[in-house]
Amino acid sequence: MTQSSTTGSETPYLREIIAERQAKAEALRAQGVEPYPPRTARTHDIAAGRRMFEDHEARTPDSDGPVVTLAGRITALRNMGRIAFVDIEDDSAAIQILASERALGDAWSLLDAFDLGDFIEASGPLIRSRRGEISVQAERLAMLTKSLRPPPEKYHGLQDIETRYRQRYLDLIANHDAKEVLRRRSEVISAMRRFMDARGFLEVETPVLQTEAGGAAARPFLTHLNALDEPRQLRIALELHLKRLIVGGFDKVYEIGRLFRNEGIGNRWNPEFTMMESYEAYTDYHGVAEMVEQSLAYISAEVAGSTRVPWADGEIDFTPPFRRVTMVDAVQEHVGVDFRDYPTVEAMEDLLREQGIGIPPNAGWGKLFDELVSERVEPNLRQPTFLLDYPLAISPLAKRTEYDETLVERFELFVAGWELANAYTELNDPVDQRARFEEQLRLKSEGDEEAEQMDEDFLVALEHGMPPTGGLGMGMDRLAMLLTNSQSIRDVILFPQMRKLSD
RNA sequence: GGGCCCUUAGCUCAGUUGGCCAGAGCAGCGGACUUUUAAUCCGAAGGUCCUGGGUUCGAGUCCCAGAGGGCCCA
Repeated sequence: MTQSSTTGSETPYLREIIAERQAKAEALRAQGVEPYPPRTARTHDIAAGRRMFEDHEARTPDSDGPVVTLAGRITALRNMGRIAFVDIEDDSAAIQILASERALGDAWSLLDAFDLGDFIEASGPLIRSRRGEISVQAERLAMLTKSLRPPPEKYHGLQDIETRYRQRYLDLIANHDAKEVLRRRSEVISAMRRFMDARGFLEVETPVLQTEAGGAAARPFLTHLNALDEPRQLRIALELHLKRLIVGGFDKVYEIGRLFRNEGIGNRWNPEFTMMESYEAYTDYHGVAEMVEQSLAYISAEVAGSTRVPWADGEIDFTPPFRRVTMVDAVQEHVGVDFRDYPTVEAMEDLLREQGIGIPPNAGWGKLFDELVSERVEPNLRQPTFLLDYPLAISPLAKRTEYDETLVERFELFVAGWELANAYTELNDPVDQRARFEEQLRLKSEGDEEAEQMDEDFLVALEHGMPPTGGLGMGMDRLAMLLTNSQSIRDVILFPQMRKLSD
């Protein structure tokens, strides 16, 4: 029962600290006090307690407030011999406990068992201390949870970036800014859900485990389904299943889901990330663009209080309408050519060389074009900008434009120089879709590992008829970054992927 | 994948051209203290200097390799 909780990797000094805390817990048990009781007598959260006292004080100043029982984690302890001040906090607020030997009597000795990080509760009237601090004048104290390990330093917090990610709970305890960023990330997701619901979209859930992960250009994670003894892949997009639902007659569907792409890790990339995809029948990419503007204005106002949000040294303005520019015009503006004059791999390679852009090995035309745009166009798009009408070659799931059969009705929304959203007028001609998949297969056979896979089941669905549809994908992690002024995706993901520690 | 940088006590950080036994603050431990809020004061502790080699009379410091992390680039 009294077995040590240490794992053996601690230094002797840390083991000593843990042993001291365990000894305090045992001392309580010896006095018949349970250091891990199952319940608390808490009457209010701390914020509610503070509000109650402020209301009381406004009505009847200079008198004790109501008697409450508040609970929380000890963040500071100032013991003056016969009187002590204990700061506690819960998720709502912090408050000071004023503990005196006179008011507590025998229970005063309980303070000897208290350490920073413990959860305790205190009962008594709410008062203002001599220095004006709202406090609980403790008439009763109780241990709720004895903590065995010392918390991070109280003034500087937890600075070590690796520890902040690996032991996020310590980051949350020590750094209130980090906690607020992650709370706001949740609010972003929640606001997006409210927006879509209010617009009449049905939230659905589609499979994470898929026989052939499709709907995007990315390398999948591989796994195995034992019950069927078949390989499975983790999804890289939501697209193909959501479109099946449009075929099935759900006219407005969306999913906020985790995607998995077996690719790089970096400031803007985590191998698992959260995407919102929506599909709406009887609209097109112009209708989707309007919805994107409205959603971003709504979400930024909800979570950041304004459609103008601080970003790096400046700000981003999500006030609609956003700038719209066609890909043809954008390349003309920033590169000075009409990219349609460079339809072959050779011509595009020459253009990249002229531009002084490195040529990736055995890249197809699409990859080369993407390189050009990434280098010369995207970094210039700081304020929200819809880039419209992409080359068909890099858009196998989007419908052709009526004015140029080499272009498709597609936009990507760029903010702060990065892609935030991607949308199409969805390709619903099953014959054209089959031809596009066949072209992808050809690219795959030439060594393009990110080429789309043929999805016969999806083609059968399309052959049953999908109405004209506008589809959207929006990166929720990147949106959370923009709305919290976070330069790293790891700051908006609770538990980012890290290399396993070997010891 | 390439380049640069970081790793010292539970936490936050110093540590000189390579030179006694590696320091401080917070936390912890012992003591004082009845209104503090980064409480204060006194005292005693606490180290795999990321790991492994090497150079040297002598390495936290210099060299090589490795681990983990960060930033930039592809």
